[in-house]
Amino acid sequence: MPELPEVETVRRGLAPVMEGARFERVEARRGDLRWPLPKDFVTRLTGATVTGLGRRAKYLTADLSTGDVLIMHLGMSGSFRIEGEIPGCFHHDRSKLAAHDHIVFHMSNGAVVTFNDPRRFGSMKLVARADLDDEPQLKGLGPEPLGNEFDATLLAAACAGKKTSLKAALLDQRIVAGLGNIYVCEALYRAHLSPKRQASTIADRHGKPNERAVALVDAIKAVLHDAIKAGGSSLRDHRQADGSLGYFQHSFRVYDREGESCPDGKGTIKRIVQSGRSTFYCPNCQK
DNA sequence: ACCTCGACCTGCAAGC
DNA sequence: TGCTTGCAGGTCGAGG
Repeated sequence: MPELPEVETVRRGLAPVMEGARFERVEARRGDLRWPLPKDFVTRLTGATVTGLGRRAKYLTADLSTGDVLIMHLGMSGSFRIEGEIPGCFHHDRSKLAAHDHIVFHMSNGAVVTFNDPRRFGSMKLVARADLDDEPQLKGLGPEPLGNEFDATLLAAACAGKKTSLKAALLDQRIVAGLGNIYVCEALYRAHLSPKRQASTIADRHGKPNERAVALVDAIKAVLHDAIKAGGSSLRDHRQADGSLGYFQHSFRVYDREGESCPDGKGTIKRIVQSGRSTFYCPNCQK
């Protein structure tokens, strides 16, 4: 369940039970996620206290008292489940393992945090805080779309000269980091821009933003804010860490709505395939 | 340096 | 019912 709003929702769910708590016991039931877990994963984590839980693009980062940072990615199907004796959370005598429960954190406050990932495209990695800037997964990431520095000037500069489609450009984590297939479709719809439009056309020939770039940045920020407010999107009944469902999927205007009529136009929503992935858009109002 | 494509995995829904 | 096919919110490395 993982684009930026879902990952941010997970972060907010995990922070109250993980921040300030210590990894008392760590179970790595399967080490073959997207990349194999390092051999010292369990020993290096055990005993460490989480000093802060952050997010960079679609990555969760747990700052540890040991000087390490735990970097986690949910891939396509990863999720966390919180159980245990935590005030304000569901109480269970003990955590019951389910299929695809790969990693279990037993925290010092009684919380049991379980990482489940059927497809195993998710990953976990431990790196020394000092080496974080060299981390290949994080190094190439573009700006955070909700950050103040992300604006039309920045996006236009990144898209200037790009012959690829706007859809592909926005999915490129080096241009802006955190959007995925759903929110790119939704942002383009809100900005009235065709996903097939050449990316360079949001900039003039000097790389300066035009009105399309301004509309697109506004649309990206708005859709992400709206989705976070709704607790993200819950496709296929995916749950948030506290067991609740996000409900932004009910607010999709085009995603997965092929054949339906456009919410504020006369058109019909169409599905096309761009670089191997479904794009949903309204040919009538997205130009 | 670009860009597209296949690969990585499992599960589910639709079609025959 | 059971099989096959295609599709799924992501990334990465190979190849053109």
